[in-house]
Amino acid sequence: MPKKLTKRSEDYSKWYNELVVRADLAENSAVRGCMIIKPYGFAIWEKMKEELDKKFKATGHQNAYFPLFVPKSLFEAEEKNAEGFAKECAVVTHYRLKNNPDETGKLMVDPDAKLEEELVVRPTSEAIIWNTYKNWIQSYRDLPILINQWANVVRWEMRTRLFLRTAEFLWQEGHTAHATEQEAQDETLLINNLYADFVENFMAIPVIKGIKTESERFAGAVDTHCIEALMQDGKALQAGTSHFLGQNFAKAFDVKFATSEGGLSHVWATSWGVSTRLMGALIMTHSDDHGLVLPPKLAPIQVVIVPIYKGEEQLAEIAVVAKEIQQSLQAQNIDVKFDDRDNVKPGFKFNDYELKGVPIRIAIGPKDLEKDQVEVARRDTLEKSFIPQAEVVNYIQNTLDEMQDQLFEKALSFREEHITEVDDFASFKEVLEKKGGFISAHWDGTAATEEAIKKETKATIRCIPYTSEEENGKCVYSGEASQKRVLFAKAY
RNA sequence: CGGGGUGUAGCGUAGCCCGGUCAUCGCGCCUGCUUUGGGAGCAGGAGGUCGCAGGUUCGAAUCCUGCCACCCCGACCA
Repeated sequence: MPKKLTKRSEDYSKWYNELVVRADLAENSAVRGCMIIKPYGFAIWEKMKEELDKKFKATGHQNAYFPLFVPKSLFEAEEKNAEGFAKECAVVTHYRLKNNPDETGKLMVDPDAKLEEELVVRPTSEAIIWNTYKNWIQSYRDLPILINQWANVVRWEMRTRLFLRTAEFLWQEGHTAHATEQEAQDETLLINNLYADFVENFMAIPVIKGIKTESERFAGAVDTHCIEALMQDGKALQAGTSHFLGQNFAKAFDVKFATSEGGLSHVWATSWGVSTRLMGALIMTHSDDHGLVLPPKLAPIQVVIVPIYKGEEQLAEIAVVAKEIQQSLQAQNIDVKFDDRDNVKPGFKFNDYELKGVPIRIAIGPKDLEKDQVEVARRDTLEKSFIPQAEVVNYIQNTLDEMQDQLFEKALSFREEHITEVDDFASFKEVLEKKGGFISAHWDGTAATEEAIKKETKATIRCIPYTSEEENGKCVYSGEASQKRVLFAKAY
């Protein structure tokens, strides 16, 4: 965990809040547990959206939009789903306010404007979407339906945490309908792999792909696939999920189709999503004492040029070179900002862009003009070097690529060092306490054991990794026979 | 909802135990000059219902009662 920030605050959430504010990404709003995402933070989110959208479309998905409100009767149709989310639903009961006769200037809910049926503010959209799909699907020719929506959802959590668990959050949710079980299974896997690819290659955050145990499964799903990341403080974060829903929702909403063989069958479904929580993962994976560190691929500003000058004339001279460099970088599709603000000093700008995680900073001063060079500083290593102007474009292209790779490699080796194989419960507790991270251990497959371990250690089974190999072992808690290791960790 | 804590300027805070020039300090903001190769310096200035409502008192940021909000820990969770 970065030191400078721990000095100010002992526990991680404070550090985290502080960092987020310092990094100018978001702040808490006046609305309980919600967040205001500032422009710079939102630019990062938009970069992520753009890249994900590309991937969804490349795999045949389309965007659509469904209502924010879900009539309660629809919401309760799929029992397990309803039960799972019931405790955290915001509900609209009235549609009008009126002047309060007892207090001038104040408003009150108009009791005459009570809705006949309450509207649930979507905590997720399966219900309203499946109610719609019912009308869209008659024949196998209507399948598959591969739809994604970008939306906000509301989950009235007891406790909220900036980015990680806000009452309202932004996400994308995919909802697909298929003719066969195999096709839906394939889709579930396709998306989980797509998420892993996105998070690892675009955000430079290594993840472990796996399947959730029954108790951690999405309410209403048959199987929940997930990607799990490890944060710098040794806690795990679920970064994305992809659910195989079986025929649960098709049955609940009576979605049948005429098969090509002339029969009638319920459709098979998946749903999947990633949220603004990914920005939390980004911050907690790469940040250091100087603030945010952004992988070049998702940095809204990839290169910033800071002039160092005395007087307008000197600035004008520097600006010529700066703009030349800016243009040739832009020609290579690199986002470059030339910050010629005159009201703050260079030192201030240096710190400001470090805080914001801009990958590369170029400084140009009179000394550099004399030598036909510029100073180039890397955000990740904080190293500075002088590069001849003629070589700048090439150098920066290479450095951006290198930084993207190195950030991933650094996070990956941290994670690899923090996966510990454990075969007895005493060392399980010790590793969890002293080292943190993932613990790879045998588990007897029962919910009771899972629950007992959680109670005793606060660690949960994050997933059963795809790569977990068959081996004979004994459950770390009960001593019963086990064929596979699973990953435990304390999680956000 | 259980346990703990906090509320004083845009932000962070001192003062509260022991009531009386106590509204403190830092950051930020505004004006001017000087500065500009790592968060500028000096001088001046603006900004506060001390969370809200009662009560005690000659007098309350300070004591009492009630309420509200927020934070942390637990249950819940993308």
